[in-house]
Amino acid sequence: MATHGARGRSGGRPTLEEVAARAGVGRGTVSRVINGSPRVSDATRAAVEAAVAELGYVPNTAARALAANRTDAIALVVPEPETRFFAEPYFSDMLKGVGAELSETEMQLLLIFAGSDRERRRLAQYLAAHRVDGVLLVSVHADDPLPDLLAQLEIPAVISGPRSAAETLTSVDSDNYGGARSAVEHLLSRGRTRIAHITGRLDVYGAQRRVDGYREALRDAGYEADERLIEAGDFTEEGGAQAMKVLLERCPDLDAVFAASDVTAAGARQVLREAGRRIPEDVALVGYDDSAIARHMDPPLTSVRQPIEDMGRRMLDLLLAEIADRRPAVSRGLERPQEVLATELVVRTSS
Amino acid sequence: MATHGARGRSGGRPTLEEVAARAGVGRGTVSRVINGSPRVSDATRAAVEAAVAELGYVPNTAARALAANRTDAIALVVPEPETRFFAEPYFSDMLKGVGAELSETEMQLLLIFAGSDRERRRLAQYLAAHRVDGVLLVSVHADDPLPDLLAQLEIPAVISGPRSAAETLTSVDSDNYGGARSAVEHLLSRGRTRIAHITGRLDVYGAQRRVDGYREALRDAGYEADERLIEAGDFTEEGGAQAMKVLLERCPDLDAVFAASDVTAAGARQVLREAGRRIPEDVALVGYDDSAIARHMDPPLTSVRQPIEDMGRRMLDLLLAEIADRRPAVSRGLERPQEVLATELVVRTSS
DNA sequence: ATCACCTGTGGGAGCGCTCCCACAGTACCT
DNA sequence: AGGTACTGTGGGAGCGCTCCCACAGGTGAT
Repeated sequence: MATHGARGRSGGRPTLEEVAARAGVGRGTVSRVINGSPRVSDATRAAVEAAVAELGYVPNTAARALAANRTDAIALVVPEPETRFFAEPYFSDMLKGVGAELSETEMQLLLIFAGSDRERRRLAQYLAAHRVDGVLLVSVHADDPLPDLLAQLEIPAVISGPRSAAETLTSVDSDNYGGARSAVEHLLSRGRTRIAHITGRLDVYGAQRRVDGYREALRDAGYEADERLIEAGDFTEEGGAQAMKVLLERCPDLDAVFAASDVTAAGARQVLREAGRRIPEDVALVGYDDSAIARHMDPPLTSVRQPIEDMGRRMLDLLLAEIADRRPAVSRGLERPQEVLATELVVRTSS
Repeated sequence: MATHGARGRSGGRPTLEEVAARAGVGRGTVSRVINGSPRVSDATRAAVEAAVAELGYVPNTAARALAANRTDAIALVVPEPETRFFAEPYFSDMLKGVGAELSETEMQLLLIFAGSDRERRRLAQYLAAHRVDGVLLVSVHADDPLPDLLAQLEIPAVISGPRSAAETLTSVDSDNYGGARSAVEHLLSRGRTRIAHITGRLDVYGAQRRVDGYREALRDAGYEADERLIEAGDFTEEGGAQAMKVLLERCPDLDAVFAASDVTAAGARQVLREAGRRIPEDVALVGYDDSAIARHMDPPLTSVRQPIEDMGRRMLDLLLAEIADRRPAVSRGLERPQEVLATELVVRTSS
């Protein structure tokens, strides 16, 4: 029979010990029930669960973390200023995937920006203090020391894209090479031959792979590479606009643009319009990410869809597995998995 | 003399005890130095600091939280789905302000979405477990039980806008009434007389206050209220478009629209354009928030600027004060402050 | 000289858990 | 009958801190 509102004699929150007393069992047994150990009889478990409910018992996380040497928290680290995080749908989609998957567990997510030097120092402190069980690292640049710091501290980590072909950490990525190929092949099939490419930040490996895909698709179709059709962007709208200006100046005869992101394409579109080029009649435009702005753009933008939410989910799965593995057998020299998810070209009216 | 890389005999991280041994002092003294107590001689402090540096000591937060009964973490709770969080600049600006202020301290920020029932249950658990020292609550609806839960658990909290005129929790808000007045007075000064209003979610107190400001500005200018010129929106773009359609249908003679948010205004603009109304020639448009989209809109949108980042900063200040106060003297019946920050009308070409 | 009262310091107790060893009880073999 | 091997349970030890009491040694009043 439940005693309503039975808590709070001493004013504080109930402890394991109090639950044990109430249920007429030992501390260890309550702990076993709380943690779902199978080595508890059904009768005892029921009694403990009743006591927990009556007292409104909630475990003290600090005590648990101290005793068990874990935190039940993971960090999503974004090595960018907050501004970019909010400006680019990539990050929010990623967060959505991770969040969805995480809500299945008891783990807690910390969102950490490491854009400035100061923030990075804080993060290093934070990691040194082992305040998280694992780290998800998104959008890592080639020369970022963070992954190595993580490895050195032996903190489980998964990154959203390898830093190079020789990545040692676990990573989940989409098929940047294949995605770029499909975009270019699509433009070729539409009869375009002077196809320009506005790249992403080239210190991001994925951006390089997109350039590779662009180049090889053209080469395989029998076109000699024209390096003047390639201009570096940085995934931002301003960068896209800037690059588009340069390209129009340098190659006025271009008839298509493959941009390394949708926001880049948005910047390019603006410049194309100002230059009086019609989309897609004069210049076909293809973006990357298939984010919300691709659908809302005028005209709607053909784009390479990456399953970003799925990537987030998968990253979390791999991280949790790594955390769980670590616990018993200290990191056996298993090869780290490098997962690659397929992309899909979504054709709209801009091409 | 510093011994380089002096850590890690036992493989684990150094503890207070080890630092104490190294510095030749007691545990308590090291604790005092770490926590900045003044009751330590300069010589001792220097010795301890040297030992800390040599060993690379970082305090164990879990142990500290357990012993001191605090967590050094606060939560920013957003009672909305993540989607809205990312869609509305209001939230990200708020986060920016809070983040900036927080980086001055040792506190850690948790971003918690409580849009779905499931998320809310998780949050309740979380709060019951006292895993944060305080809570910042943004965008609270009138009937939200969260503030009362917080009060019941005696967790310090600050909300971003009062739930009603009789709010009991500490709050920081901008002057919604005055902001709305200034928008309407501006439109009146431009010679507009048939001024419509697309409201925000009316279960948000601030949205009601904007309606009040709108009504009273008109009344004070000698216009009788025409309720048909008011249509409810919900702060979203779709809501704005929907409301605009209704208004155009009902009052084709309107010559100005005051929208309760910039995104609402964006939705309205779309509908106005489709209906062939020119902005500002036929219909003047004023938004609220002065967010990035106001500047980028075509034509640039006149908008009421709220100092959202400042609000975030101020909320954090008040919360930290409340947390600090609570510690020694258990909540003396101090009246809770209700801060109101001024708004400013930013005139652009849409009006 | 005695007392009061500072400052600076050491270290015991205890925060609420998890881990693990010990052990009672039962079951099934020899 | 004794051995072996389970299952379920209780409770000690200890995680790394903070809090606070005790106390040494100095300083200045009486």
